[in-house]
Amino acid sequence: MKRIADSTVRRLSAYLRFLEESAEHGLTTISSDELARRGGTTSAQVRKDLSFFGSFGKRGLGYSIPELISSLREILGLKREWKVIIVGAGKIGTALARYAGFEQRGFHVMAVYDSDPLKVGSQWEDIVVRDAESLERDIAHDQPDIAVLAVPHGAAQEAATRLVRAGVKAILNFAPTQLAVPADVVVRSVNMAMELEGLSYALSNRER
Amino acid sequence: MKRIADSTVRRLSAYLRFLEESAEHGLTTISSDELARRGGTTSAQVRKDLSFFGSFGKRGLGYSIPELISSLREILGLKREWKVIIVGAGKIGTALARYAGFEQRGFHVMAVYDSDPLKVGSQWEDIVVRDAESLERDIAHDQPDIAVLAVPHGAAQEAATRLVRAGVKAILNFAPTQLAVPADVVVRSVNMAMELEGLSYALSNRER
DNA sequence: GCTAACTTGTGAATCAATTCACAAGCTCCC
DNA sequence: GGGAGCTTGTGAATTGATTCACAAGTTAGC
Repeated sequence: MKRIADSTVRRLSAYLRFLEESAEHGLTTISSDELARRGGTTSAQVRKDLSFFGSFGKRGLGYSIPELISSLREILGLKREWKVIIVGAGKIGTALARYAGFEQRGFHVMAVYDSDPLKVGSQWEDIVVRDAESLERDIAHDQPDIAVLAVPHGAAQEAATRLVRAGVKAILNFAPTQLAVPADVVVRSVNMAMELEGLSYALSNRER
Repeated sequence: MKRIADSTVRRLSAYLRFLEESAEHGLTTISSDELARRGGTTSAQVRKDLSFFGSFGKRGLGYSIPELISSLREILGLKREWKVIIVGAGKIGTALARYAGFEQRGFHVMAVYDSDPLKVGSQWEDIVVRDAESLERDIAHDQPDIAVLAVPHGAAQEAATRLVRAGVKAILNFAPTQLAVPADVVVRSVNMAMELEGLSYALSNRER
């Protein structure tokens, strides 16, 4: 299959979000135009994005919302549960571990790791903080699909290297660090500093 | 000035991060090639990115690290302090309020808001949770530059509308919601669901 | 002062993403 | 069954981003 751009995948995700909302409101069909309006794009873009994967609509009518939801979930790989571990039980790691959105969307948080002995053993709901020492052993056993990296900058590359060596193929990185990983490992980064600086740039250079 | 792509601004931000680190290690000059290697891009890209704003290097030698840091901070609008408010004192809002990275990088968190009476009045360090009721009044008085939106999906659009009406021109949105705002307001979104689904897609479609 | 070794800055070329524009298909109504 | 009114799916055109490739500076050594 042709390589799909990252921006396309992000939009599919946005469409899915809006479709699910529409379904809750009881709607059953939708046009590319309506989908575009709410996704902040154009109808041609919506149709092109979907056309990479097949043809899901009916000319003259639009898309069946339940069918399109199902197709998008299939495309995005959301028809299965993904096992997630969180590395780092600091402010961000803790907030993420308690964040309901993960489980809701089929991402099961199996464990949280930290190397600070004071944090190891503490617990919220049914998730216990495990000792980072046992990361390799646990990964071999639990086979998590995705690791969320929420450690400080100084510890990020080493933690990533350990995760990769232990067999993790996908990392969601919250550290403000450009990670070096092999080509078969996929990394997505959420970098607060970068987002804030993007806003700073925009505010500084707006036309007046 | 020519419009600069978002991706370019993100890279400038990444260069700045790496330059600061290099400066801490006592280095004084760097080549576009080295900068590219650590930023995950190419030397031509680095030079092109910088060329939009001027010419900062010396042929044959590379870039002076302190000078380039200064220039990038100037370009990104980081030579001043930005006033930030956080809206929503849930898990994410709270974690953000306590996150040291803001202040470190010149983003001063003035206040946190929530509409839950149980949360209003609580305090960490020197930040108190204020009642969301007083948002408009406070904004008129404090003139924050950036609002971080950390409320649930259902409350996001309404909160954004209030912020915009009160005069906020930049929003960092953590809600899984596509916000509708006027053209003169800049929004950056951090959407966990989207990132996770991006990883899910990549894992599902890797070549084997 | 001259040569060798580097490295920048930038037009030109390539590659990628988005938008245009329209034929083709579907539904409804008469 | 036929026409009007929509809306998709998709090549072609356009716009935008990245990479190439090289002239023009700079430094260091002799």
